[in-house]
Amino acid sequence: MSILFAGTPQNAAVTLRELLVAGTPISLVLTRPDAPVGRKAVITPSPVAIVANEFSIPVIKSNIVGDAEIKEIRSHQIEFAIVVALGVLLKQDALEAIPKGWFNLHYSLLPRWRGAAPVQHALMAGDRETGLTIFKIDSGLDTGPIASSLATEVQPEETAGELLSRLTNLGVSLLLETIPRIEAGLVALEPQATTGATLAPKLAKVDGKIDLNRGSNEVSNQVRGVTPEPGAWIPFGDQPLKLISVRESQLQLEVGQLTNKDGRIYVGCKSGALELLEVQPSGKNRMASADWYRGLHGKDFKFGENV
RNA sequence: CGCGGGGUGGAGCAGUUCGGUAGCUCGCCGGGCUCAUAACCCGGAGGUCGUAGGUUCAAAUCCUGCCUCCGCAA
Repeated sequence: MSILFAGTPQNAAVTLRELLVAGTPISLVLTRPDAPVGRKAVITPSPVAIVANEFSIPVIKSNIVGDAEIKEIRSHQIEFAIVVALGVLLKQDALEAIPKGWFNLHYSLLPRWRGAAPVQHALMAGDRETGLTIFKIDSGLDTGPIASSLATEVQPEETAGELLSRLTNLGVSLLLETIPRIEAGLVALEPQATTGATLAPKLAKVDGKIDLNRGSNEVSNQVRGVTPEPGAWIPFGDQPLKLISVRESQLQLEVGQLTNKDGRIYVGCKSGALELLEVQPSGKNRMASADWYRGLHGKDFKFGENV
């Protein structure tokens, strides 16, 4: 058996490592090219490329899977491919280049949340349950027939980062259980349900801008959904104030009103309030919100004014 | 050389414009008050002001280099 692993970011790298440690016969890795990282734009290999390198597995770095890449994949006698957050679209001829096909581990219960950011969208929508789906990739966007899936309950204060990390671990188990069945030709591919499909497009910075003119439950869902990427923030003066962690509260305040109550910092929503636990002002490290509030010297501040 | 902000007792900040004894709100330690408290009162410890030079009678403050943290943009 010879498997191609395709993926790019950190959670894909974790998955790759766990699969390799478990003895999965991965003989080729496909990932996106080295890209600039951070303020200094240092050209850095993707996390997946780094793990592949550690295990001395050959790597194809490309943003497209075209003729050259297909030729190289063919030369490795690949039986099937496992895809985890690759960030590259596969065309028909690429899909056909591998005998048993490409299988994608997707971080939602398809057909709900098709697209690049399923974990974030599930939290923002307030889903109580989400999960994982392994499906055979077809020409659509996350529309292929399902090989296996696993549901999990969303924890009350879980952020997208925490949930993704949890799903990554669950995903490794699901892959370890599903891969042998794919190899043996024992997977029963079930078409996705024809109803309940939703899209989960990639999030941008503006999606992290918090609108306090909504209920505290919705605001809290949004914050958790965009944490840590792209990050929740509120305009504060002419700079963003990042919200690192928050908690929903039933305290009633005017919308945008900032208050210190018994050492806890609250900001009013349309109904209820948001307790700020950790914030990060522009140009500063993250800090406990009480520390940040202290630095305001008791000024009576209200978000939404003064912007 | 993409744009910008910061580094001042343990925390968050002020003071820098215009050089002249290190300040505020907290925390910590001790004492007091109280049935009691994260409340209140009194006292105390703790800082070579990121770093290296320069200017000056005198530098947190002005000049130069460097280190370092961060926001925006990619």
